[in-house]
Amino acid sequence: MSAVRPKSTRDRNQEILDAAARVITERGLAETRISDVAEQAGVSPGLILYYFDSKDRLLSEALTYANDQFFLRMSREIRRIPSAKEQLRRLVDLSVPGYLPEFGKLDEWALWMEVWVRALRDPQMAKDREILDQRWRQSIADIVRAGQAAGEFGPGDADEIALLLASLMDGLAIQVIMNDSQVSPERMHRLCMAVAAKELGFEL
Amino acid sequence: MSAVRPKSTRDRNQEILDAAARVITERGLAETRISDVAEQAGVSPGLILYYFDSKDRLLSEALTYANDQFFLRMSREIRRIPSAKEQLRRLVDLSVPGYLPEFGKLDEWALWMEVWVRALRDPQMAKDREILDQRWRQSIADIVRAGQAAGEFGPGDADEIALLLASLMDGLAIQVIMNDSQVSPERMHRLCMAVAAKELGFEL
DNA sequence: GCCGAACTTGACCGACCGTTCAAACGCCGG
DNA sequence: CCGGCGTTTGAACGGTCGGTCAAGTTCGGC
Repeated sequence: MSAVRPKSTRDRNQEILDAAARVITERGLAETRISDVAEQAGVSPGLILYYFDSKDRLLSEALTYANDQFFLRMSREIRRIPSAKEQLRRLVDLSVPGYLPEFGKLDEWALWMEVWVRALRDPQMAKDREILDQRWRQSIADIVRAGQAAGEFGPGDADEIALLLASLMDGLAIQVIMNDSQVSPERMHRLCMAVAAKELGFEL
Repeated sequence: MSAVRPKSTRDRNQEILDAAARVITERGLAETRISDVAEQAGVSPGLILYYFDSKDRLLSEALTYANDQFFLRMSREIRRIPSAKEQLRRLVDLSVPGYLPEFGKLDEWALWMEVWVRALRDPQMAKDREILDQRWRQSIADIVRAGQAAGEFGPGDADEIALLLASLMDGLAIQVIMNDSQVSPERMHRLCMAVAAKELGFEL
């Protein structure tokens, strides 16, 4: 049967991508070596190049893979919440680095920043980034529209408000993961919710 | 006299920092070689290490130097504008990448993103970044306060509004320099001014 | 069991690049 | 003109990786 090889191959692929994402998160893209990824994955360096054509390809795929995973996890969780207002709150909860104690602080945003820098010069990465980002804004816009349809939110251009909230979270998250002394996770959370409440006309 | 050596030394220092900033802007931090900087500055590679202890130090200094220059240039220009509202508009004009045709698109923001990534792991860079960022927010807050004092703007916590506007611009600028098809310079500009108008209660 | 293909290893190569250094240059005071 | 010091050069060194490869291992199908 041909089911075995593809399955184990895909497993190895994901294992390596996971390992790569973990190493990048910890050491940063610039300081990530193939041997680091191999060690993290518990395999030999040679195997990495057996599954990925080059280091660059591996790292690019790892970045989009990790961000994709994050989006899917959040997406799944939010879909279960009935109230749009609570969906939005949860989205902010999960987006503010270090706000929920059970999650690491760097993790997602640090990778996201590496994506930005790489996307400046790598056309494939640029394309992937745009898709990921538009999907992200889209899901915020969907929440807004759902809330408006349910009467939880006031009127307003959903796409414009989504862009506003997404960009605001990007900008604030940067300060927070940098440990800026004036921008705590709590302050970021408060400001995001305040802007959302003002734009969407709901009470906190 | 001792005036000659310090002067020429400082010139060389700045020349090299300028050259480094230009190379980083063009090729990205990761792809910047000492020999590239030397070539850009029109000197030999050895001289770079004569003026800077190491490549890392050089690049860190170049990043803060360039951002510092940008801030001072903008600061000087804005101080000459009498109306707070016009100051704000000009600040947005100059911050939106590619909005004014006479300025390059990547320049400042691309360097700024490199600062972010590096600051994640380099404590000195982290310290410098926080200072630069706070000074930036501070100058926005000053405009807000001036406008409030002059009756151009409505009431509101100036520091909170400054953080909001600064973060929003960060987040939007990222999309714009990435050439996101849905976030044009014009849209960024419009959204920034709309939020400012809404928060500060003025007409566009 | 045995064959072959897929998978895995780790030693090795070669290029690249940060850094060092000995030598040359040029300018200024004397 | 000369001596010396600050500056500049560019060749050379050495370490670090990305990528290759030949040999070994595993495993499913016959």
